[in-house]
This record gives sequence, C-alpha cells and structure tokens, in this order.
Amino acid sequence: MDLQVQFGKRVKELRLAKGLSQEALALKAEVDRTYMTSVENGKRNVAIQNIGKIIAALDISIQDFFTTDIFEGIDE
Amino acid sequence: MDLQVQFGKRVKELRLAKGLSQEALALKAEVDRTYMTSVENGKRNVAIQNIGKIIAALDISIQDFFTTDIFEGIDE
DNA sequence: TCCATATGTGACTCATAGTCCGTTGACTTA
DNA sequence: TAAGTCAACGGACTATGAGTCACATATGGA
Repeated sequence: MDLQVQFGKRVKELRLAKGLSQEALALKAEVDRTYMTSVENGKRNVAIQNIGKIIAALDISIQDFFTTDIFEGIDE
Repeated sequence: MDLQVQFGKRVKELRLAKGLSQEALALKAEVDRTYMTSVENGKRNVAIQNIGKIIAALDISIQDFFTTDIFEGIDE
C-alpha cells in the first residue's frame, strides 16, 4: 500500500474518532474542504507542511499519529 | 521550529549514525544529491512519497523515525 | 418533496517540488 | 603541492503539489 494512501486512512480514522466532518477538520487545519477529501482518499502526495497542519488539527502528536499498524510495511 | 526543519535534522542524525554521505543516501533513496542537501537543511517542503523513500533508505520504520525528541512541540 | 449536511470528482492556475548542470570551500591524505 | 571526498549553494529547467471552483451524489429530517 502506498504511503499517501496509508496517510489518508489514518487521517480519516482519527477524524472519525473525534466525530468531526471533513469540513470541520479542514477548517481547523486551514486547508480546503475538497483538498481534505482527496488527502483522505490517498489522491494527494501531501507535503510535510500540510502533514503538520493536519496532524495538529487532529490534536495528536506526530509520534502518536505514526505509531499505528497502518504504517507497518511500507511498499514505499 | 518548523516541521520541515525538524525532519531534516532527523534525517541528518540518522544518516550520520549510519556513516553515510548525503550522496550515498540520496542514491539509495533515489532522489537527487543536491535535493538531499536542501532537505537536511530544512529548505524543502518534502512530499510524503519522498519522505517514505528517505526513511526507507535509512533502514528505519516510520514509527521509529518519528519517535524522537526532535518532533516534540511542533509549532506547525 | 424540499432542504441541509457530508462527501467526492474533474479541471484549472500558480507556486514550488525535484532534477541536472556546475562551482566553491573545508578537510584529508599522498 | 596536488588530488580526493564531502557538504552546500546556484541557475535553469520540468514535473507536480497547493489551492480553489463548479458540480454531482447520497443521506436524513421536516
């Protein structure tokens, strides 16, 4: 599985756990709603600045964000 | 401190620990030599695909890469 | 049925990610 | 004095990510 796909899955997982809509999270992260949609669906090769914004909006540390089975076994 | 700066520091730290030159790591990660320099110096807003390539070239898991004090306290 | 909320998609512009050519300076070894 | 390795930088270039929009779809409630 592609890393950008894994990233999207993780974002969606954490967003749903917080009971937020894509739009609410996008607002908090200061990105466009449709951009957030494509990130969650693994369509975007997100750059690290936006990764930081999104993780911060999820109220989780970088460490905790990446510490999950989703990121086991990167194909690349 | 900026996330892309923290990322660069972490890459450099792990690269030196492995005794690799920037060029050797760049070759392994399949990115440009000059690009690796600017990444380590926090000048690049690296996209997640290249983050994956670089971390893989460092022979470390995503989890372990981000589990370090360097990533404590993101300003964003 | 109508309306609001939530999500997804294709296309677009523009800034920049990333490559490839080279140079320079610091350091090391011969 | 070379001659080599390494890190950093720069200019020019191409590929692609950032950011936005119109529009579509699905759902649930009044």
